[in-house]
Amino acid sequence: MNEITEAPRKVEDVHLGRLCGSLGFLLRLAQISSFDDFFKRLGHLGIRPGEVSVMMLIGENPGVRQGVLAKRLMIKRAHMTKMILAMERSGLVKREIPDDDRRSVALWLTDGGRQRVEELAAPFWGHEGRPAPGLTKPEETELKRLLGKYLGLSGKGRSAQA
Amino acid sequence: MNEITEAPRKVEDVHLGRLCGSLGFLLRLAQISSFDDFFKRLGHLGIRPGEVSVMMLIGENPGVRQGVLAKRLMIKRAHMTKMILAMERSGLVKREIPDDDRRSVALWLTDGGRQRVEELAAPFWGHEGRPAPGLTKPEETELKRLLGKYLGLSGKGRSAQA
DNA sequence: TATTGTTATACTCTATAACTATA
DNA sequence: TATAGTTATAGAGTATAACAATA
Repeated sequence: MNEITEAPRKVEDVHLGRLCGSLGFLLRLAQISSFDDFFKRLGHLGIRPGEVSVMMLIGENPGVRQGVLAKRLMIKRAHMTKMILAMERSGLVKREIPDDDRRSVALWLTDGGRQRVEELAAPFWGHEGRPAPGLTKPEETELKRLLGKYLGLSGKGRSAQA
Repeated sequence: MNEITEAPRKVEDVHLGRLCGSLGFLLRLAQISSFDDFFKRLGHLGIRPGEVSVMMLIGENPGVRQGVLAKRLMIKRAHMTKMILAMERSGLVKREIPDDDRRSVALWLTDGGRQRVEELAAPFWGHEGRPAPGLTKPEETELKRLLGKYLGLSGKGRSAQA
């Protein structure tokens, strides 16, 4: 009755149908795949992608306010508070209430934080520098360009061909 | 001492530095952005991206085994179990122990499940059909093609130019 | 009144391992 | 032994709302 013999037995045989034309679906799988890669290569260092990006952005934008950082990284304010407090406790980040707006919190890397970013930079960019699986170098560059454009980042930062 | 006047006040002024050349960083932001879009447009229907993809893939692959589906969607087996049991309780999915391997579970949509997928298809593909923000149509097609290639999906499914 | 950060709660997803029943 | 699914637990991430201090 149920033609179970038709069912795919291997992952590669699963039909994706129209789903493989869904940008959201592709982005989700690509992101998981990329994070798996990240943890395979850098997991032993005890770092998380989110933490790395927060530290790097504070280093790149000394005195940035917590809320601005949260918006840029699309992290909820409540969650950002916890991350920053944890980093302050670990001596990586310094929080300062600026006089011109005493509701806000300005963020700085401590010496220890700067050192940590230094330590992470080599393995992180070594990981990022490897060719993305399945893509040629020009394809990878184009993929980054398109993602940046999709995100409205064009022209910000330092360019994507790192 | 702290040149706080240099600090960015607006999200657009935050320097991303080398980070905007990181594929993992770009994928993470793009995925969040895409899911925000999804929830803004389809949140009122009470659906989740993960559930939609599971239901659609069972519909596309009747009798698919639970573990195969989990691997294809990069969802952990333990989590897939919970999702499938919840869907069975909601009458959307039927579980069947196949005779040729009584350890495994084969999955089928119920009539209710098929109906649900039908109902979701219109708003879902209507959402996906809209132009991706910031990209021209050819750019969007190319972005999907590159993501599919990165994921090793080329040739699977029905093609990406939906 | 509105905004910034904080706190608290709940829920989703993930990571892990132990367990069962089958192979 | 190894595998498929289940169960349980802990943790990270997210969503939400309420709150205090400040604008």
